[in-house]
Amino acid sequence: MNNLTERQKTLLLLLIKDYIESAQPVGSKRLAEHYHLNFSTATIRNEMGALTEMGYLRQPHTSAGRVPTEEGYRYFVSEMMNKAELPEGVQRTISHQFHQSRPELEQWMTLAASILASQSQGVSVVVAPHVEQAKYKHVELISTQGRQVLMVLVMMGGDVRQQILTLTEPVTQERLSQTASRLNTLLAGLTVDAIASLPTRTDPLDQDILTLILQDFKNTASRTNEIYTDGLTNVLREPEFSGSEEARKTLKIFEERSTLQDLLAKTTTNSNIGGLQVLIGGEGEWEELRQCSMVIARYGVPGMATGTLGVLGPMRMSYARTIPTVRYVAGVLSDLVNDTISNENDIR
Amino acid sequence: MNNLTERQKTLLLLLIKDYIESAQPVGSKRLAEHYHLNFSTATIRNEMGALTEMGYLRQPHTSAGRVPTEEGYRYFVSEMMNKAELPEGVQRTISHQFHQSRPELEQWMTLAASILASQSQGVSVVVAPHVEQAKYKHVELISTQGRQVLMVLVMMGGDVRQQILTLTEPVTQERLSQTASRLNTLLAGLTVDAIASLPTRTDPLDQDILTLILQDFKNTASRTNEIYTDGLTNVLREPEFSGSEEARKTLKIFEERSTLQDLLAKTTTNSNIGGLQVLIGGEGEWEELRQCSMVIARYGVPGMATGTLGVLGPMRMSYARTIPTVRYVAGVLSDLVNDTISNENDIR
DNA sequence: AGTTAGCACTCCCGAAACGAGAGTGCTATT
DNA sequence: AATAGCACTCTCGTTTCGGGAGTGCTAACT
Repeated sequence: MNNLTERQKTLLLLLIKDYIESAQPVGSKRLAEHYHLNFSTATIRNEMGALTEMGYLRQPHTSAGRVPTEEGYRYFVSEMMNKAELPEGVQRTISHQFHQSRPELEQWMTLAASILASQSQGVSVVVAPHVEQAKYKHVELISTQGRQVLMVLVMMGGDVRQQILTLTEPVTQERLSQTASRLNTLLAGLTVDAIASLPTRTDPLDQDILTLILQDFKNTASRTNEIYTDGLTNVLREPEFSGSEEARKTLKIFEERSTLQDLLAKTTTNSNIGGLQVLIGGEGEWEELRQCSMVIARYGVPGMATGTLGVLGPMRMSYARTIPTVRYVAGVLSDLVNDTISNENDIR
Repeated sequence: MNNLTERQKTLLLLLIKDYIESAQPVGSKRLAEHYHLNFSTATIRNEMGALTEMGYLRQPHTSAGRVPTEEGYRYFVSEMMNKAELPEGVQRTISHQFHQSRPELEQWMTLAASILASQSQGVSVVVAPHVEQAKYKHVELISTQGRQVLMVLVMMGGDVRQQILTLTEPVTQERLSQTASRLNTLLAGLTVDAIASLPTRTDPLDQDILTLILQDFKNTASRTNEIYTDGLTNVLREPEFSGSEEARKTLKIFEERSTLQDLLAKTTTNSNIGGLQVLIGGEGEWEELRQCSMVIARYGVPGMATGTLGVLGPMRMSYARTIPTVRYVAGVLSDLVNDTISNENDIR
């Protein structure tokens, strides 16, 4: 497959780079004079002919410049994947921002989304880390109004969920506290499976709450509102989305979230922490993304808590900028998650 | 000001209605044959001339049809404001949706945003109710990891806030619980002012937490993430936003939220529960909204807990649809908030 | 006096025509 | 094998132009 001569290779990479910047079909002349090459336009034309033959380039019409095909982008990306580094200065800035933010997951998520969007000029998506084999830590039951009770469930790792329950009859705060305290000693440190296999409690309130806690554990995977996003308006800047219908379809993905979820779920499974995945043109699977690319990474601690994050942009996006940014931010988040988890373990 | 003849009035209203539907300048001929009027195009032309003179209409250029001015829209809106009613069926559907959703504020907010957006085909904004003169109910302190503590603050009325604190040194869960319990008896039912005027506590931890609680009370107004929104992509459907730059500016308002906040804050102050406000063309104040209109309402229980909600659309939006929808949803939410609050008072 | 028909005039808008420019592939030459 | 030259193709922005819609005015009509 990699049967390109050195010259073809540099030519291909240069052309794509140029197209990414200019958003316009690149011709032999432009290429020759923009980057002073030591061979002539005619030679370039020949080579471009070959590259077109091989499926890396395409001409919108006879006698226009060349434009990369999806295949071309793939080559480009695989070529730069391991080379691209984020400038030291930018790295420091980003790291700094994270470390001086308040140490809350929500802060980290919005910050990550914001940084990804502004650095890449694309739309960012950050999915909060999902704790695998979540362990119970603590529950609080607070009577709020009549039969309604606020349940705050704290997981090991700092994950917190709250939920309002409506009981069949009013219960005093005192009884609630007793139930909470009993459950706290009973369940401390247990996983879903362990909790599920416990014998039924005699106290009916205890049992009810236990069931609810269990449900909450299981719901963990389908939490849809934990997706953070930023930079939506960036797509409107790109010329390929100036036709508003195209833009609408793309933005809709982020409003509905179901496609997005599907997408992230599928890619999540193939990819490891530290490894990036680049989807180009929807990879034939997602009609809505035919014009787009996504750079996706997982972050977190495998087996403990992992999440996904990424950037969506036009197929013509600046991979040279986006790839290292996504990688770096994923790294920082991984560290933060890791710290959070190991702290937890140290102290308990 | 209201010196329009009956005929001018019907003509003006018809023209605006037609323009809202067609998005194109309306001429005398179109008006005459579309709605079978018993006077001729020439008469219509005369009247339109007069209406233009008076500032209600405008022609994009000589010899095009007429288009409403902001003044025209204002007249139109004030005219229909009290007439427009939501069809019974739609009312029932909406009400039904609310009552079968889970009784959580978050659910209500997203549901309201979704309904507003889909009914009005505009962008919806819903700001969670802000409890005025919030009263303390309960605090929980839960050690999560080392020096980090999760503080859950529950207000009367069911408002819940959580925050992660980092203490200067680790504290046992037991001591935290004692502090919480002391504060709970001390502060029960108090308002900000009452809490602020308490003498300093002797226990330093108690005092620290007290200060934090107070801060949290005060922050109440500036919570930015309690804004729910939906239907962003709807603006891209409108012809006036087909130029992507216009669309971008408008959508940016919803991403940044600061303008939005400003806007809602200003209008909030002039308006009463039950009364709608319609901002047309940004009312000279907001450059970004020059092309837009907003229909805004407050909801909730005055003096207790109130919020804001509204719809943004092109100036050409379907007021006949949007106004009653906003009013109705505001009403339903008011009822829900009211129920929540009075429940609270009954039982305690 | 208010309403209407007729008419000349203005201006937008889409279609067609056109020329410049950019790019290509091929061939002959170095 | 690389390059210069050349004829050819196709797009795109501009210009031209006529149709159409709509207006305002005037004169006639009720």
